[in-house]
Amino acid sequence: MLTIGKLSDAAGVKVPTIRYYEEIGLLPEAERSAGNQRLYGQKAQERLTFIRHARELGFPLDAIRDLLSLSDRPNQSCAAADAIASAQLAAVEARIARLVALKAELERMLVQCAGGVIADCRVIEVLGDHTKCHADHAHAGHLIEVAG
Amino acid sequence: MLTIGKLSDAAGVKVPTIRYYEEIGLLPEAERSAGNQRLYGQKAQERLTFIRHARELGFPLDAIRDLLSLSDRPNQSCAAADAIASAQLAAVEARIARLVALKAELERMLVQCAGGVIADCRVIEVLGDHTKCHADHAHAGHLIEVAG
DNA sequence: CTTGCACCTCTAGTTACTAGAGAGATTACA
DNA sequence: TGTAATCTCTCTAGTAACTAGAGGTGCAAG
Repeated sequence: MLTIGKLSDAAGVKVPTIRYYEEIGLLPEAERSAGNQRLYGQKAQERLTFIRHARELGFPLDAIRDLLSLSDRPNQSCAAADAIASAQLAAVEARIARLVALKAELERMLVQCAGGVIADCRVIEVLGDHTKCHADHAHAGHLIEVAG
Repeated sequence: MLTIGKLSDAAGVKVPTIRYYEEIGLLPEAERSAGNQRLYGQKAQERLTFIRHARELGFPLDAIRDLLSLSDRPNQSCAAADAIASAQLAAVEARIARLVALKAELERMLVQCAGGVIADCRVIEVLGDHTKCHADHAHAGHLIEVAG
């Protein structure tokens, strides 16, 4: 049986994060020692490793919750898991496209800002000038998250 | 003078977001009409457009705050703005690399998950199997944000 | 046996917003 | 001019996915 710190090292997930996962029900409530400390076995470690891998692949916790409940019923069709992963793939592709455009714009800004004074700085100008705006107003995005 | 809704349309930033930006000091406190409604002029619109573009390029609000304070003092060297943009470019490149690897992994999972049963599902298996773990434990990333 | 690290719970903070309630302001049309 | 529809106002609370800190207890090594 591992204490939370050992589990943390073994799975590569920080201690407070493990407690947080328990709190939101991603991990079951841990057994406790006589002194009220959490104790974990093999299964908990596997489940946590699963979660970490999925997080690293950018799956949101809700999707992970779904995947975990799927893996608890291994005789069903793979289709649901496939759908979750496909959705994730699409999201990742969209993010990549967005970031590549973004990179080009930043490079353009930097090339044109060659040691001048702020009044002439393209970094400031590109961001402020509406006529150089290529973005889609109507669908201006809100923020998403991604494993870094 | 624009009311907040017109400004929202003009700049492509939602009304509550504009109020939020005012609250956190990214936008100055707006003038008010006799009936206490916010009124905005050309300058506010430019500033908000600047903020939107910077957000779309992935700058966090803190960096935008810095950029704005730079653009408020236009006779200084461009170096600081350049540094912010450079840092941002490096971050973007790192995110792209990360996402491309991630995409490959997701595609691999999906190709191998061809309509079977969950017990054989690569999506589940890859996430759960530690031996297939390529990630760097020690530096397992926390989450960052990115304009979507 | 005591020192010191690991663990406990709890609250609050983070980022960048979004949603909703309940009330007042403005505008458009009849 | 009236009134209905649409803004706008403030305020609180919620979102994701944690992180940080306070104040207190357990446990293992020297």
